[in-house]
Amino acid sequence: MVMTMHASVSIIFQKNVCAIYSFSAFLTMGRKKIKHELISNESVRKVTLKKRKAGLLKKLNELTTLCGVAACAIIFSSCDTQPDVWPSKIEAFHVIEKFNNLPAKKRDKNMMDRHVFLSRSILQLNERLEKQRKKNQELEMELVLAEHMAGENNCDLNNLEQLKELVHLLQDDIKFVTNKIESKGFKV
Amino acid sequence: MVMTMHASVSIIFQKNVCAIYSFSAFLTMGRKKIKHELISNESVRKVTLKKRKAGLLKKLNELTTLCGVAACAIIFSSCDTQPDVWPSKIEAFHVIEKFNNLPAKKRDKNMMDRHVFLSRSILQLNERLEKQRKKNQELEMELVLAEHMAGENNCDLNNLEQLKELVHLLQDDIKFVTNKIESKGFKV
DNA sequence: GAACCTATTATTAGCGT
DNA sequence: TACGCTAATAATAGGTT
Repeated sequence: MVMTMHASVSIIFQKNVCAIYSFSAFLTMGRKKIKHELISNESVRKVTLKKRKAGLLKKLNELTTLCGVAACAIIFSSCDTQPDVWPSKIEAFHVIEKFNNLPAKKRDKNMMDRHVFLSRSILQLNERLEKQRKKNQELEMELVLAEHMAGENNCDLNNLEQLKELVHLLQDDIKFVTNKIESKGFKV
Repeated sequence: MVMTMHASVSIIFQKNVCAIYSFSAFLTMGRKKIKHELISNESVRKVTLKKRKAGLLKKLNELTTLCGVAACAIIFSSCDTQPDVWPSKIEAFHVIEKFNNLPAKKRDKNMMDRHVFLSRSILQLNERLEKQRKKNQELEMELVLAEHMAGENNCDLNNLEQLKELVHLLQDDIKFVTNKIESKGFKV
């Protein structure tokens, strides 16, 4: 099957200007410089997309946290399947909504009025909850990994040998941690 | 590299587990490490935003060219002015349109979530927040496990109670995996 | 503030398995 | 195919002008 690589990335911020980065005809990071043009080899292109997409999302995550801006990324892996949305669909919709409503800002103003109407304690709770939700988003992504490693993901763990290996890994981990505790003079 | 590993993020894309990126509580690039949290100093925050936004857009530009994907960025300079759109408004709207044309079910559900979220009472918010916190605690323990099993963490395991809990988690995991194997009619 | 500087880590291209 | 490795440049935090 031919893998047609259709993906679109939409990164939407809430505010501010962007500095312009000069870019050269060659990208020289990594083992070898590559031309700043479409990678002709399909498999190489796919690998590069995967790596750089991950890098981009990491940067996006850092940016939003460090600078306190709302942002989202929508990545269409293919035409038929659902896009990956970061950090959450709710936030993505929120940002897009803001974008769409920019000329007529009545809706935003309404929301502001609403917030003004709410008491201070509600606002504080809201902020805390938003933070929690954001953190959960990150953790939930991580949980996929955790579940996978813990054997709760049945996609790839049907392989018996993998399961057995996992048991051994876990046993090794127990040994390691137990030793660490006992080295401090405690007992498990 | 300074290893202040606090969590690892696995970015899950459409079809398979993709790049697994380490994600530290500290970002150690540059002259000094900074916490992975909102930059409190406003001017520093602004400078960082500008720099990192530029870096992000450069990465986005490279990604689209190298991998042949459509992408856009929309940056709101302020509430009153029009946003900067990269690379073109047409493409930005195209991506958003695609996103908006997702199956109505999921979109409506998300919007409902947001509506419900916004109209919660104080008590309901509190309740939800408590739940989130509890869940976060569990997830964070899972994170420790994931990190440890990935062999990437050797810094944060000094806390004895954490270690003990980790042992219990590991034992539970062994039980789980063992059961899974035995349920297939094999013996460990 | 913006533009430049630079020590220091982060990202990643190609390869090996 | 996907993941781990690593040489080698890129990104960037804090400082200077």
